[in-house]
Amino acid sequence: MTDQISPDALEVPAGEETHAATKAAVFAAAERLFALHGFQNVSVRDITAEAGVNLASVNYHFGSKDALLFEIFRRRTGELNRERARMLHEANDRHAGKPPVREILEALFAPPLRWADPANDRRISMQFIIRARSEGTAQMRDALQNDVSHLARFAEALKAAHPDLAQESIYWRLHFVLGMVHNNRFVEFDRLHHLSGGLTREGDVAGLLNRMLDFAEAGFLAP
Amino acid sequence: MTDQISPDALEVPAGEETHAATKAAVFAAAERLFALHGFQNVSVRDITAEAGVNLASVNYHFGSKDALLFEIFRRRTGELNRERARMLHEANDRHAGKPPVREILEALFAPPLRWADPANDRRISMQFIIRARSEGTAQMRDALQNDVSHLARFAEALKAAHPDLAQESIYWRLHFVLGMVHNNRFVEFDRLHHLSGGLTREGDVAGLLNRMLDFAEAGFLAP
DNA sequence: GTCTATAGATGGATAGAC
DNA sequence: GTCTATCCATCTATAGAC
Repeated sequence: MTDQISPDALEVPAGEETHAATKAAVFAAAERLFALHGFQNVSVRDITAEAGVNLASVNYHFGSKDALLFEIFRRRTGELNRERARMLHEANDRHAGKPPVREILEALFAPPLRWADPANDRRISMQFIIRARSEGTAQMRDALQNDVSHLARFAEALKAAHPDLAQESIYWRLHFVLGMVHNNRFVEFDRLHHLSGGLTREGDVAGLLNRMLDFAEAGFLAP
Repeated sequence: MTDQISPDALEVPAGEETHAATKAAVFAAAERLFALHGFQNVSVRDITAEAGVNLASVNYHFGSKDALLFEIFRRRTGELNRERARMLHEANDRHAGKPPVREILEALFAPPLRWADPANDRRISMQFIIRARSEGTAQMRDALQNDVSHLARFAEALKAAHPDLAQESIYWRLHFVLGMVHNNRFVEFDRLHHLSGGLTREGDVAGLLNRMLDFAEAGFLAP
């Protein structure tokens, strides 16, 4: 922004905007390739080639391949958890601090499902997050392990909504519904589509949300 | 078995038994390391070192690292699917070909849960299978994609047990319960244990089976 | 800041002796 | 069949020119 536009500008366009553009291009290319092909199957060369930047960019802008991975991971999980927290907060407001099970689950399900919509740019980010859960580095696993404060709020809300259920049952059932969410990967959708002979349509995320809520709500309200 | 025991036998013990022993040692070491650390994070050198055999063994006995991986994958998934099929068959026998939802789900859940028991040697095999679903090679993904005949039998049984539910709902709910199963990874158990403050005990697989059945049965019987 | 060239490490696979 | 030595490809990371 403070750069003077000189006659040389076209030949040496290395200002802040270019800086940010290069970094963003690396970030986007890495997220996309990691989400599609797995973390270990994508090299720094693949990323820089896809981004159209030179090989050294990853190390210059992010320090290392693993640091780049972790930065993508942290940004996307942060965004997703904020969306979930906001929806849970709104549900609290609507129900005087004690929302029903279905609305709590909706706050947990809706953000990742919206992201997974084929029409949504975030689709690739959602696949990245899911992949990070199983293929992530030790650093990511530690972050997931220690960052349970966000889930703790959901557990507390569920306890309040279903006070006659033993606390350990709350946690196990939360584990079950998270399994439902994490199973929404491309390959699993494809397999289901194949198994059902084409009956299941991946594109209908609003319908899928309702299906998941019907199933999970009934499961949570079981004795 | 047909080998003559000669005076040289002790110096040249390269008979069928040694052959099989080396191959089995490689198989076991590979399965264990892959299950614990991921497919791409384990080298042929790691495997042969763990097995106490020489570096060339993997290629001699299995052809390549990927072929070894696939052989483990095929054997274990075959064993698991046969256990499930047998339990489904027994449930059919008990109920004149039309078992209730809960017993169908039990045939789906019980084998992987028994395998996952900390007291069971197969615990590591179960983690291997779960990992293969997300980290597997293209060959494994194709095999998973095309081998749905086993799941198709479960889908048919569920349709018969719940005829008033739309077929597409059967498939989606089958997808949901499979998500529950596949979420039973070491890291997820650890995270849950951390989140619940130690309330959830991983070792109690019989209890977990009942919890999963309570939840999934209610979900399946929802309108 | 960008880019080329390359260091340095590690991986899978194999030839050839035994 | 087993084992050592080695080839060759590939990767991350970095030094140094511009």
